[in-house]
Amino acid sequence: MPFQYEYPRAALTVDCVVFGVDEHELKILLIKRGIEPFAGCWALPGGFVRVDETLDEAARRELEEEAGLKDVFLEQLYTFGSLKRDPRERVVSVAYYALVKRVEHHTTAATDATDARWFALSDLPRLAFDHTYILATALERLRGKITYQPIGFELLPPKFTLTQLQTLYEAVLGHEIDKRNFRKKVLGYDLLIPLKEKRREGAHRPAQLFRFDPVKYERLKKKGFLFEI
Amino acid sequence: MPFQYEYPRAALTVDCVVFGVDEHELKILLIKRGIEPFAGCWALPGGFVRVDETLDEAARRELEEEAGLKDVFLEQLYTFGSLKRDPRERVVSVAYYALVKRVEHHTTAATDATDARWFALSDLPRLAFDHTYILATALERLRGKITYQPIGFELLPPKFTLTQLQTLYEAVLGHEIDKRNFRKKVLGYDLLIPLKEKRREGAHRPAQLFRFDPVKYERLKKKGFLFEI
DNA sequence: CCAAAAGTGTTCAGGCTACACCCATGT
DNA sequence: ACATGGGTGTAGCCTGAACACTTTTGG
Repeated sequence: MPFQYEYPRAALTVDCVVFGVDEHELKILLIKRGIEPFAGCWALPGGFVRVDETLDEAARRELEEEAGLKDVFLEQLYTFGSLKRDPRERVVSVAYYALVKRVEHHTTAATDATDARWFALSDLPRLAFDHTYILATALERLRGKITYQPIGFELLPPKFTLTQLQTLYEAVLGHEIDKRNFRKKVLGYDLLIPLKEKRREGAHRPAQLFRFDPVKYERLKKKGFLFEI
Repeated sequence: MPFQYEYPRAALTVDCVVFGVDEHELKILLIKRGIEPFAGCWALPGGFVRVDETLDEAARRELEEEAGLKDVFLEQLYTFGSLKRDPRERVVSVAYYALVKRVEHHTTAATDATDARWFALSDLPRLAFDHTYILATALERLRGKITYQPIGFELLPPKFTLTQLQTLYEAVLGHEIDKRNFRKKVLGYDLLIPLKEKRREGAHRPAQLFRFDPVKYERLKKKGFLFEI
C-alpha cells in the first residue's frame, strides 16, 4: 500500500457514451461488467484515470481497451461527483461522449475482446452505477449540439448520401424533416462536396455521394459562421 | 499520513470563474494567493474537493470562504486535467462559472475576508496555473449561453430597467444592439413583469422597472420554448 | 411495367434589420 | 431652456415551412 496522502482522496474515472447510427436508429455501445460491483450488468465503457495520463488520454485508452475503438470523435461531457455513485468508495467520473462511424464494423471488432454490444435507445438494459443518467445527459448534449455544429458527419462513413444524412438527423432528433427543405439548407452551406461516384443499391435510382469538407468549415467558423439545421 | 491507496491518485480541486456586471463592464472576481505556488499572484477562487462533499458543494463552499458569496447562479463548466497544471503534483480541476448580481455589494464583503478584487476583462492581471485558459473557456460559454438561455438576469439586480438589460448584453457579447429591436424581442417573450415603480436617477425621464418571471419561463421551457437574443 | 428511393421549385407568412424622433425629468 | 437618457413604429428583406410530382434504376 505504497501511496499515502494527508487527506482522503476521491478516485477518478472516465466514462464514455459511445453513439453510433445503424441504418435508421441511434445506438449506444455498452460493455458487460465482469466484476463487482454490478457484475453481469451493462455499463458505459470506462475506468480509472492513471496519474500520468490526461483525461482525454484515459478516455481514448479505455475506448480502445474495452471496445476496440480508435480515432473517434471524442468530447468531454460533464463531471459527475455525487457521493454515492459507487457503492465502494467516493468516485468522481469525468464523462465523455464519442461518435463512431460505421457501427457494424466496430461491433464485431469489439465483441472479440470483451463483451460489448450496441443497443438501440428504445431497448436499453438496466445500467450500472448512475450510467443511465450519464447517458441521458449525453443524449441531450448530442441533440443540442448536432443542430448547430456539423458533428453529424462523425456518425456517417466518409462518403454518404443526403438521405443517409437526413435519416441520421431524424434518428438523433427524433422527428421527421422535410426532404426538400433539408437538402436546400444543407447544400446551401456549400460544405458538402459531391463525388463522382454514386451509390447504387436496390431497385431504384442511384444516389449522389458526398463528403464533408472540414477545411472549408474551419475557415468559415473563424469568420463567425454558424452551422444550423 | 493516514490515507493509503494501491495506486497513486490525482488531487481534485474546483475553480470558479465569477462574473459580475458593473455598470457598463463585465468583471471577474479574483483572489490574491497567499501561499506557494504562485504566491502573490491572482487566481480564480477555488480549492480542494473534500471526500465527503459533492463538486457543487465544494464550489459553493469555496465561493463563500474565499469571496463571501452565497446563493449565486453556479454551473459546471469543464474539467481540466492536463498533467502539468500544478507544479507540485497531478491536480485535476473541475471548473465552474458563477453569475452574481450587484457587483459592488459583494466586493466589499469579500474584501474583508481575503484579498479579493473585481477586474475588468480588459485589465486582467497575469493569473496563476492555467487560470487564464479556464477564464477564456468560461467567457466563451457565457457568451454562447446568454444568447439562448435567460441567464442574463442572474447578473442584474431583481428589479432592472430595459436599458440595464441591454447594456449587460452588450457588455457580454461585446457589440452594440439596436434599442428598439432589443426591446421588441425581449418584451415579446412576455417574461418580464413591469413593476409599479420607476427608477429615477439623473436629469432625464425615469425608467420603467421590470422583474424576470422564472416560473413562467420554466413552464414555457417544458413546452420546448427557446429564449433567444 | 412496377416498385422503390432519388431528386427537384414555388409560394406564403412571419421574423429580423435598419432607421429617427418625441418624452419626461432635473438642473 | 437645455441636456440626458427613456421610450416608440414601420417598411423591406430574408428565411423557414408547407407541399407533389418526375426520374432512374433493378427485378
